[in-house]
Amino acid sequence: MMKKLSQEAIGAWGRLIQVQQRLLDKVEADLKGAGLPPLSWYDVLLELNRVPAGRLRQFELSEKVLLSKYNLSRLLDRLEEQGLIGRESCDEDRRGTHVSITPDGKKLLKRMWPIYAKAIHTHFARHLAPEEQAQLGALLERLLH
Amino acid sequence: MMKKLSQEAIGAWGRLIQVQQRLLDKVEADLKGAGLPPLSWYDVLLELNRVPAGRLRQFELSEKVLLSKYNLSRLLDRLEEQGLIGRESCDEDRRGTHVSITPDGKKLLKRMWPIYAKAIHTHFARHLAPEEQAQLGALLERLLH
DNA sequence: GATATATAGTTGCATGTGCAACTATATGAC
DNA sequence: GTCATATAGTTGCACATGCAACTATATATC
Repeated sequence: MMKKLSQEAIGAWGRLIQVQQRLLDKVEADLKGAGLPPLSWYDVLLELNRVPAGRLRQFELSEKVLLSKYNLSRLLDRLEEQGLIGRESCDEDRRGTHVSITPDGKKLLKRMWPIYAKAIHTHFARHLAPEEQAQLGALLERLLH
Repeated sequence: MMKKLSQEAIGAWGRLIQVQQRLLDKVEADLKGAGLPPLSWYDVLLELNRVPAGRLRQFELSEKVLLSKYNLSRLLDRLEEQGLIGRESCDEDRRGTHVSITPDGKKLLKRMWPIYAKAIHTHFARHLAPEEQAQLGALLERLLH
């Protein structure tokens, strides 16, 4: 039952936490600096935009963006208030809601991407060679099971 | 000036965000499940315990744990309230504060480690071979500049 | 088809976080 | 020395988040 952790494991774990925290802070700062909303808004809009129908059930969205249902519920309140998404009640399950992206939502997505992409480049991508990026991606993939 | 991002880069970035978020959620849940305080408490106590003097200036601590000064200020309020750290005013710079870990702080650190270590093992380390852990650690290291 | 249980989503309340303003001391220019 | 500016740390206020309780509907058991 005793789990022995190697130094490598502890080191890699620590760096994972630290690097991600640091990079995320920087990216969020870049977005804010450009007068844009936080990454969580982008994530939600992106997931909605990704699916052909342009809409998802709230609980599906919740899984994709790793947000608890109550948190998502309130994030959607804010997005709806800004006219970026719409909520329509769902016929096949009358407890549920369909969340759909609006034209304004798509516009915001397009407006955010260049800033976001540049931030990913400067804070992340440019520090790794292409094959290192692939390697990192593969390792992280393993950790998603 | 145009920054072209490869698919590898975007993929690796996305996974980095997602994996870290997911793992951190699980580890925090394990700690909470064992009736223990959040990881941020552990981080602060660990950094204090790491240095020989057992104490640090608040701004030094702030850099190490990646917390803004006001956030750290209030986190320290909570830790002090629980008797886990002490604050002493600083002679060489009278604006400043020395933060030191107390015996109770050290005890908590010891009590948290087994749970934390087990969480790191089950959610992270056991999914990677030792050389993969080393590889991941090295890649992440590069991203710290 | 009535009852129990599970799931979708929202909300009140307590807690945590970000921002800007504030106090107090230190440092640099003159 | 005096003044301007920078730094250490705290605090008020607004906003975001976690938790538990809640409403409403669906599903499963009998």
